[in-house]
Amino acid sequence: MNYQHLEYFLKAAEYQHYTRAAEHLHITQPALTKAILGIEEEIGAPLFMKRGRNIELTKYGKIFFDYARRSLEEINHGISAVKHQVNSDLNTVNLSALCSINTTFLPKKSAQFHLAYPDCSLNITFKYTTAIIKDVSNYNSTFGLCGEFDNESEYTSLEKILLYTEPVKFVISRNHPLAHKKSVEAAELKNQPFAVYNVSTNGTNRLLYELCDGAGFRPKTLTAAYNDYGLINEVISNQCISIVSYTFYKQFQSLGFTELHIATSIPLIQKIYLVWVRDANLSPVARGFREILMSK
Amino acid sequence: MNYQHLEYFLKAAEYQHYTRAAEHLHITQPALTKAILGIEEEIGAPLFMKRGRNIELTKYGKIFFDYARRSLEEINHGISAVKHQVNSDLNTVNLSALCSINTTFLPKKSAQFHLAYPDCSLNITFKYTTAIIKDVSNYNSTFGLCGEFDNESEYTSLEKILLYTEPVKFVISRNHPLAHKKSVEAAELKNQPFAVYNVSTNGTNRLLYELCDGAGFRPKTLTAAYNDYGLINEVISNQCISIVSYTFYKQFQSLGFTELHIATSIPLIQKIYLVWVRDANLSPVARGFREILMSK
DNA sequence: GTCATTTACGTTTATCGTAAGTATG
DNA sequence: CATACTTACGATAAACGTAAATGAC
Repeated sequence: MNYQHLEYFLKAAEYQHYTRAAEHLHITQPALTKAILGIEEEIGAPLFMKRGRNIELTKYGKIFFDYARRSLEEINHGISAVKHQVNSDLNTVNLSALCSINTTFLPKKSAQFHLAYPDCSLNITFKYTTAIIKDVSNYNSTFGLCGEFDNESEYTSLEKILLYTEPVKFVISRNHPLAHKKSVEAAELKNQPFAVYNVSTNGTNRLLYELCDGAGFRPKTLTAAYNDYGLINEVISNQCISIVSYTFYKQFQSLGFTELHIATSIPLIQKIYLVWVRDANLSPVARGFREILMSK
Repeated sequence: MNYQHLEYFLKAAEYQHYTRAAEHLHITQPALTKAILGIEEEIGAPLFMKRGRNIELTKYGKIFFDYARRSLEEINHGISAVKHQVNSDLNTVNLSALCSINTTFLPKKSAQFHLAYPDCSLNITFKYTTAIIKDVSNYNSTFGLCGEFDNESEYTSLEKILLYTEPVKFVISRNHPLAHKKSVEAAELKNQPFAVYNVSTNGTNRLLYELCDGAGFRPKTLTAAYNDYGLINEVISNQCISIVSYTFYKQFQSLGFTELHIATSIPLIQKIYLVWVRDANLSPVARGFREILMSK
């Protein structure tokens, strides 16, 4: 069975006349005859009968007609739905990014994008580094904007490029016991609860582990969040310590947290990378967005 | 697009594994790959993406899946519906017959048929000769049992065979002015209203026209009925004259009508024919039923 | 090195058009 | 004899299987 031939059947049923139906289908009349004979063979019943020198539907043809029509309708709707989605995707860039990027960097770039591509959409979801690179790997997002991770042993299909670096800060609730200290040693954090990103050894989590390693302990991670807003919430309501970018810190410090200054030689800096799947063929819009992100 | 290939797609989507899906489909794995690539080309979007050394549905594949499933379901239901109808038709004989045949002849033959074919059905509709031969010509009925008609100039595709003859009677309402006359001349019927079969020059209508022709007038036909019950109804309620078979007359004369004896040399007899389409290929059951009708 | 998908290639099958054949009015 | 469906036949394209290649673990 063949959708083309079903179309032939529907047209033949509509006109009850092979020659005219064949004209409208842009095929020859014998081709139509053979196609119908093929369907008849397959369903085991005649679809048309001769009436004088014309044809008309048999009762089997009448029964079959509605099913055939609905079946064709369904598959055509399916094709339309996919084509529509493809078309919409061609005009949409999906981005998975760190919250901190939305404080200063992304708003500017987003504005540039919308000016350059007024008919296109930019979908942004805010997550943490490990989740972002998963999104990109899974093709859930075309691009990722995230912190440090290792794409030479693990995520080898990903391409990353350093966009900029930004300072990060340890933060605590204003009414936390350590909040009034001018500076604390890393070792003092040994039994403090941390709010970190869910099962991640990338981004700022990596910085925390490095710091604690240097002081000879593993940080006590109390809760896991999915983005910086989640971390801040834990810091304020559950007396946790966490790490956020300087720009994020500045924008939200009124919420009730403050900086915890740590005496350490480790540079409290986060690298921000742009990430994509190396062999993915990007739409023109996606390529344009990448240009915008990489421009000064 | 091709239903076979859609099935392939559904199985591949189900297993998310070409090799296993191909096994279940009894085709080779490269054939499956090519079929999927063909659909992808046609709908303009990838259906599967590689995930490690396996495959999984893309978002387009997921969108397309439900439409494809419903489309296949629909066409399979269509095929089932036709096959079911074919099967049921193989066990059913459709007969279009005169009412008079149901008084003595048909009940016997029907009983014989059901004894011989206990799992088969006999559908009978009661009409008048012209309608019966139309039913048979249109393949609405396999057989017809009707009166005289001309199949040598007009209905040349029909085969007819004389089964028997039966006397017919002119009938009138008991309170009709002519009801008490012992016998009337044909000429006396000139201004009487007749109940006849709808636009028919076959069967008993033919007899009536022949009789009136001989007396030099055209009968005044007041109403048209579709079978003998309709005629009788007109005879009783509208004071019409009509013609029914002797057996019918005997069975229903209690309803309020009586015989009108006409003085004529024309034999008041109707020939009863069995009719079918000459080249129709009859099912075994239909052939068996014909044997029963034609047997003594 | 094994498992899984893709590509290459030759064989078989299906589709379609041209042209001749058959049947109807 | 014109109209309309059917059959015959050859060219083109599609479908499928075998075998080799690529890629992931």
